Amino acid sequence: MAQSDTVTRIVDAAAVLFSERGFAETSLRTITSTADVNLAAVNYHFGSKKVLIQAVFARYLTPFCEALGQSLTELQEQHGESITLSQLLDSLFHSLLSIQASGEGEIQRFMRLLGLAFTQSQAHLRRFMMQEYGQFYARFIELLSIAAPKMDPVAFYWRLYFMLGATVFTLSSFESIKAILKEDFDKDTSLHQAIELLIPAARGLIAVDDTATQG
Amino acid sequence: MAQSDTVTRIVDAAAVLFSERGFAETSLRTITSTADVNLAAVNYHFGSKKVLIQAVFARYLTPFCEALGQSLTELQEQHGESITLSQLLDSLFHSLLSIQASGEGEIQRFMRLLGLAFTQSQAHLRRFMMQEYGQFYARFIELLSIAAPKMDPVAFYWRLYFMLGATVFTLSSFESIKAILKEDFDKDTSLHQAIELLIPAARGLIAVDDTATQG
DNA sequence: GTCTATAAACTGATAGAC
DNA sequence: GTCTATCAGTTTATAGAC
Repeated sequence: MAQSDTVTRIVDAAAVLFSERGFAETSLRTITSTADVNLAAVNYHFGSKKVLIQAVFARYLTPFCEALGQSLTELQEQHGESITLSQLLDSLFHSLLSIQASGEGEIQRFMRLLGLAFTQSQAHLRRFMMQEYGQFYARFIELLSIAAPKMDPVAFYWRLYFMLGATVFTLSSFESIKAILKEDFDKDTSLHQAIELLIPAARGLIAVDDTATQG
Repeated sequence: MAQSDTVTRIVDAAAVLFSERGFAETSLRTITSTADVNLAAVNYHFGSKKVLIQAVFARYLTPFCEALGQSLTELQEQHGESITLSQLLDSLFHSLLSIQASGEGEIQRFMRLLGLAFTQSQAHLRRFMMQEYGQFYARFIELLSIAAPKMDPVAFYWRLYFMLGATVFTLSSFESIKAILKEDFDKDTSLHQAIELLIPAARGLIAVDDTATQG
């Protein structure tokens, strides 16, 4: 078995298992036996469990940030400074869809992992992500703040986090929510449909009129 | 040391530690040494770690559901069937505030625990919550579906989950977000302010016009 | 580069003295 | 009701043969 094959098998298995159970709940034994490699292979190829966790995130974040960066560059070339909120949200969520190319359920896995990165205590992971991908984050935020309606920067930031929470939570629980809706209404929702519902909801969140007194 | 004191100390310590580290990452040894009780006390008073986890959730969910139930009853007595969306969301988030009576940061802790209940694999916990508190959930959803604009039930349910995600994610990360805003804009946000921003955002999410083509 | 074997530490849970 | 002591099982990580 070539090295690259073993490394790929480990990262693939770890991505599935981490997203399903969390980091601490997934043992190296479970990962290596699922990947059908030897127990010692993780420490040989990655050095530690922490570095393996970072490698799993890099597998998703690198293609996502590349797709988003390219999409933003195209928007800037075509529209200069006058990029709309909808265009930015379309870029964001379509870049997310580009991840799915590598297989079924990859977006949900990525969102579950992203949620875990916030909720589980993995300081090394947040440090790693900000160091490696912080520039993409900063670039998107700046374009969004230009496109959004003028508002208090504090309110803007809170709405940004409301959007992040709605996205991460619902896409990571996609299978559960889909199953509930299937049982209660006998209707299927595709991931594409969920994202199409999410885009206007996200726009409504960022651009909501908070002076309205409607029911 | 009286029994009730020991039980209280264990639940208090467990709530803090679980919310900060997760369930699997928190050992009974850490809990009992933090609570300054004997290691065997958890298994003596609760029987197992699983039952302790359920007891932690009951401490938050019981007062919250009692406050929400009372608030909904008052709304129904005053307005009958014509309760507005804003009134329901006010009831929901003000019932959440009633938890804070027991101490600083209790809402964030509760939200973190709720997020963990969804993301970590604790099937027994979701079973426990639906069995003990499912009636309150069903009651609120029904009133909300009456108050919300007429829409496809599938879209309604998805928006409900967008709202849950925005709430759980932002309130559980409240201290982090607050710290970022303090550093970037030198502005403080109180929990009350965050919830006041969240209420119109939630209303906008549920009642967003998805036919709009605005930027 | 892969394997077996095992070290060293930690986990939840329990038995039995007080 | 609280304590000490300990069991049986699991964990990450490593040493050394092949």
